[in-house]
Amino acid sequence: MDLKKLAAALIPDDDLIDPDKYEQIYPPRDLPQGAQVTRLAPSPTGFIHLGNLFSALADERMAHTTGGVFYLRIEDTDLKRKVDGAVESVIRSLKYFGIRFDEGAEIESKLNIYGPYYQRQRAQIYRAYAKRLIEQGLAYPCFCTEEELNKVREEQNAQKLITGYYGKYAKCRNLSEEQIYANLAAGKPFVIRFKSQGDVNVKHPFKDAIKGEITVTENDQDIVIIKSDGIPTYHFAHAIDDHFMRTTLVIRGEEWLSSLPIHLELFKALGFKTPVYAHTSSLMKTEGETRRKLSKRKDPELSLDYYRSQGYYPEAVVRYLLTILNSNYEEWERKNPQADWREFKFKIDKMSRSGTLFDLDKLSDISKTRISMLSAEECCAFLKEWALEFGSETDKLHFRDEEYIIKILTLIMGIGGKKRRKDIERASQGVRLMDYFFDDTFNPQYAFRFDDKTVNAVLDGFAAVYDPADDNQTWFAKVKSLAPQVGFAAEMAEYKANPGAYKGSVSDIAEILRVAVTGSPNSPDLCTIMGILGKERTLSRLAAAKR
RNA sequence: GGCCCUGUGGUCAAGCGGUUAAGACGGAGCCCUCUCAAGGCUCAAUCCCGGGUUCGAUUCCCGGCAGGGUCACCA
Repeated sequence: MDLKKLAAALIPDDDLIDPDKYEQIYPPRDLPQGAQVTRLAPSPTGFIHLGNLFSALADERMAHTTGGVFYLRIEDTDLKRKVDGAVESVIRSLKYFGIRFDEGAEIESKLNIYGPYYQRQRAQIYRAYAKRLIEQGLAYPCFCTEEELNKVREEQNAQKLITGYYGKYAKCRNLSEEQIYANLAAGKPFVIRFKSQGDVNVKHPFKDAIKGEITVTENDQDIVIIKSDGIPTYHFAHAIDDHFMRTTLVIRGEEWLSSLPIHLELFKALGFKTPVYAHTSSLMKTEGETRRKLSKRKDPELSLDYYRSQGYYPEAVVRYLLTILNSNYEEWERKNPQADWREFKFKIDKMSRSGTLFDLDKLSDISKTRISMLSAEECCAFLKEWALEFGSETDKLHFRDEEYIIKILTLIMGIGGKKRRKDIERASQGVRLMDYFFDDTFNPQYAFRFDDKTVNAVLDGFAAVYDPADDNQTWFAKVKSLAPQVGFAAEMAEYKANPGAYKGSVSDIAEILRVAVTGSPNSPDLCTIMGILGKERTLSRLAAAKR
């Protein structure tokens, strides 16, 4: 069979160039020794999730700690996945978490000589190589319809055979010249399949940068490389793009491990050197008794927007991811609590090989620790940004008076005290913590544990002596002085020594006041709260709480 | 089902032939204390199972078992 003629009939494009020319068009990158070129290659659905951030972080770290390049490529070979504005959304989401690209789709950069970075715009490159594979007898046209393929698959399933297009099931593999041209003349749609030379009984050892030594079974599937619309499949595009964009390290989820044999064979057939592969373990979640990979349909916490709308501190999300990305990160962070996470020496071989259960508790802990390290001004800015996007109209109004918010935050965060408080775990909850400082969101649930007479006596008694000019000690002395009037113990020690002799203690008096002023039995320092509220408001709350 | 990956407390995990098997989150308790939070201290809790190899296996080998992933003209 005249393969050159076949190739020309199958891929008649007249805008193709000699594939070897691409080696000059996309020359090896001029980078220092050991520099890694990594990439994030999402499909343009615009849905960027925690798993993407997870691997993007590894990519970004590997590139930027080695003096390499991290770029963005859009895998838009499947039109069904395209969503408008998706690329901008990916860039924005990642930027929110402090990840930036050096190069790629929609990125301003003088490095953009390895583009275009949208696969649809690279059709000629793929087609030039597909054409060459046909000429070399390593690819062929397949005219099988979807129905035919489904039927074969069912038969294979019924007989418990391996499904797919291989061996004797690769019907179009050995079509005669006449049959091919007849099909072509009849205008039958076709795909280009790779003619696999592999044997599933042969296994090779392979070194994965994360998994270590693994075994790879040879591929024997004649996979589709060019779809009937002329666009390549992922596998084919991956081999060509990562070669010509000079990727040195492919970091991807371990769900790709099963197609590694295909990729290895493709690189070999194309005459390309394979990049180093690093397959990351998946982020899991428990469901009943078992665990499973986080899924985009079932798990809202997979979406990055979830963390933004909940107001987790973005850097905390990164730091949490880093703890599961590199097992020695936490130790480093303990030693360098103030250091920028970028100073951590990230190592790919320190990545976990087993699937990690996503731990929201741990994230919350990291988030509140990070937030507690902010100044009141920084915290205010963070909360304000959240409120303006996700808060209620009242929340937005509250943030107009930043000075007041900062006063509140200084208290809530325990700034100036011996120990910082860690009350704010995420913005959505932190903003609610301030509700009682505003009359329009003050919504007391007066749950007093004492009889009305006692409550009223405490409320009136304190109102009569309250002076905003008092310092903390004087303030507390006044609270204590109320004790005898209601039959409570003024000193905790006394109360503990003889609880039966009293109806309550100073702490109970404080509780009554606290419930009246804040609506809750728990709060930071009451004296300071009263000071922030001011005398008038304090007194009116005291009065309003009377039974 | 085939192929591949993984298996240390509830969770994330150190560990690389001999350890009292780190640490963190979570849990319990105590202290501190006007409550809460924070902080300090303490406690409970782990090497999937069975065979080897070895003086000695969590660690090495084999076999099970369990969990996960994947088997498209989707990436």
